[in-house]
Amino acid sequence: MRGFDQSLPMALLKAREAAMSRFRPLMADHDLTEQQWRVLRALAAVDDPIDVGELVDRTVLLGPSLSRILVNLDHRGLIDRTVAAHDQRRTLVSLTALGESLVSRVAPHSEEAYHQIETAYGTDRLHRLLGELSALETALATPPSPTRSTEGTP
Amino acid sequence: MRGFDQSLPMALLKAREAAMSRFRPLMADHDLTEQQWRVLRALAAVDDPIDVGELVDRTVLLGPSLSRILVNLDHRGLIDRTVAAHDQRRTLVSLTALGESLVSRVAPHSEEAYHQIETAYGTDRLHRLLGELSALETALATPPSPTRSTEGTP
DNA sequence: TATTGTTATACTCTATAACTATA
DNA sequence: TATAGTTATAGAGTATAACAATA
Repeated sequence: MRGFDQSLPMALLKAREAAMSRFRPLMADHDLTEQQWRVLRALAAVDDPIDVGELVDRTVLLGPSLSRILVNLDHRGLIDRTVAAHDQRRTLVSLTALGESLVSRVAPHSEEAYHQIETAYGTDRLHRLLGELSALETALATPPSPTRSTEGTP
Repeated sequence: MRGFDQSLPMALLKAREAAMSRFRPLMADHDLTEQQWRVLRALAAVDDPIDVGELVDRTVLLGPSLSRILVNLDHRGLIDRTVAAHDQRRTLVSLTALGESLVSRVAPHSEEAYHQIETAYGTDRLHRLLGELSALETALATPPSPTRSTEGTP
């Protein structure tokens, strides 16, 4: 087996850990977990309310995890949840004014941390890396070619 | 704030999630969590027993998490733990024959998944990406330059 | 009958602190 | 007094299944 250091998941984990160490203190200042912040940022990035299923995709969280996080953020007055008019099974989620205000307060510090990363690693280089990560995701999104041994198994 | 899609932590998370989806089934087949497998792989990658502190660094796990994982793997007969002769505070960890055998059984499937990733994304390209991730980690390992506003705070 | 979202349940990991033993 | 590791504790997320409401 290839070396542990050459493991792609491990390399991605370590890189992410290094990056998150710059952002985690900002979230802690506002009593937000990493996942809660992901939800708030995803909501801040869209203009219109989006449903829970779309949030699942954008935040890379499981449905049950997201459900509980939404309850939490709702209780804190940071988000609104309304039933969609055109399909009453769907829940539309959006930031409240309070939620937007919170994101706005964290944003400049987040931007500063990002700037530090660009300075340390290189702005263009970081941009290229993001492109490669996106390409990797696309390449892996295509399901693996089934091995003959399991093909046709019921 | 920059777009959610251009967030480095998010891009690393999604890429990792895409990669892990190829490996996770292999671990599930042997009732191993992702973290337990990280420990076994880290141990398989070294020739001599290593202490817990070194394992913490190599696996990117917290001490208490690792401690409990080691208890679990010990009970399953996959690892040995012995007190270091030169410093009795240290615990040296190594794979048992059973542990090595388990890693050996998983390895070929892991290698196959890796090969699929290389095929989908490109072998050289993947190699370059690993280099960039390592460089990013190094760049971020240097602590951020302190901002003037917090400098000198007791 | 299928889909959307929530709830139930069991398990694991995270994170911080406190503790034990050794240096 | 400092260090290595474990144990304690609280909290959150993961993962699967089951469920209610709607389509």
